[in-house]
Amino acid sequence: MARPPYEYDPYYLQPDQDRNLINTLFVSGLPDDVKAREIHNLFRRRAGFDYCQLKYTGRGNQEAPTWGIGDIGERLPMSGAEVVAFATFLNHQSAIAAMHALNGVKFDPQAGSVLHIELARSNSRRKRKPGSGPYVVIDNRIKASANTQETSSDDGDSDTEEPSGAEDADASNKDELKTVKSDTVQDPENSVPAANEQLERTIDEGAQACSTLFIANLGPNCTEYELKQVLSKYPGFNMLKIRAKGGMPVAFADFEQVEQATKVMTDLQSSLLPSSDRGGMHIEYARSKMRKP
DNA sequence: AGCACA
Repeated sequence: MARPPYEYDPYYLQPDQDRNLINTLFVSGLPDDVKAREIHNLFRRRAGFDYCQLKYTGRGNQEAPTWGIGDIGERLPMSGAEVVAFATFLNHQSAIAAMHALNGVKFDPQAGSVLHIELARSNSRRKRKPGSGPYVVIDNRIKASANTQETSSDDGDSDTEEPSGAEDADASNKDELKTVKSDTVQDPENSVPAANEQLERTIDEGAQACSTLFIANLGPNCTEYELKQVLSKYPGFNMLKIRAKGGMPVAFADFEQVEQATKVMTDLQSSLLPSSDRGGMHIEYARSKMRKP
C-alpha cells in the first residue's frame, strides 16, 4: 500500500505548478474616484488573495468607452481616465473562486457601478520588497490632468509590472509617464470611514464572517471522517456535520473563533480531498453559526 | 450554485 505520504495531508494554498495558469483578475467597472484601499478591501477577505494594484490608464475622455452600459442596462460613469484594477491570488483556483464571488456585484450603490471581473491576460509580477504595501497604484494618466490623491513620494521602484488587461486597453501609451507608488501600509480596518461601511455591506452581503464554515463541491464519496482529518489540524476546530442535500454532500464546520474559521477557509479554499471528483472544495462562511449541541 | 442542526 505505497501511496504518497502527502496524499492525505491538507492541501495548502500553494503556487500553481503550471506558471501559465492565470492567477490575476482584471477588474473594471470601477468608479473613477475609487481608492486603492477600496480595491484591497474588496478582495482582502477572499481566500488565497495576495495583493492588488489599481491602475489609471492614460486614455481618457475622447476614446470610446470599452463599456458604457452595465450588465443590467445601467449607465456606468465614464469620465476622465479609466481606472482598472488587478487582483493577484496565490493560485488559479482561488482567483477563479473570487471572480465568481465578486463579478457583477454592485461596487458603488450610489453611482450604480457594477464590477466586471475576468481573468487577466497575464499574471502580475511584483518584486517582493520588504515594506511594500498590500496594494499598489499605477498612474498612467497624462500629467496635466489634475492629480487627485495618492500623491506619496515615488520611491523609484520601476520593477512593478502590470499585467495586461483582458481588453488590451493600454497597449498605446507604454512607458510614458509611468509612476508606481507603494502606499504606506496603514491598517485599513481602522482607517475606513463611513463611506466604506456601505461598500463592505454591499460586497459582503451573504458572506458575513461567521465561525461556522459552509463547505461545498465535495465528491459524492466524501466522508465526515476524511474531512475531519483535515479540519482537526486547525486550532479552534469544534465539530463537523455532513449533510447530503439532494445528492451531493455539503458540510458545516464549526470553529471557536471567526478568525480561526477564516484561516481554514483561506488555507483550504479550492483544495482537493482524496474523494474529490469535481475540483476543489468551495468554502464560504455559513449563513448562521452552528447551533450548540 | 448548493446553507442544516433545533
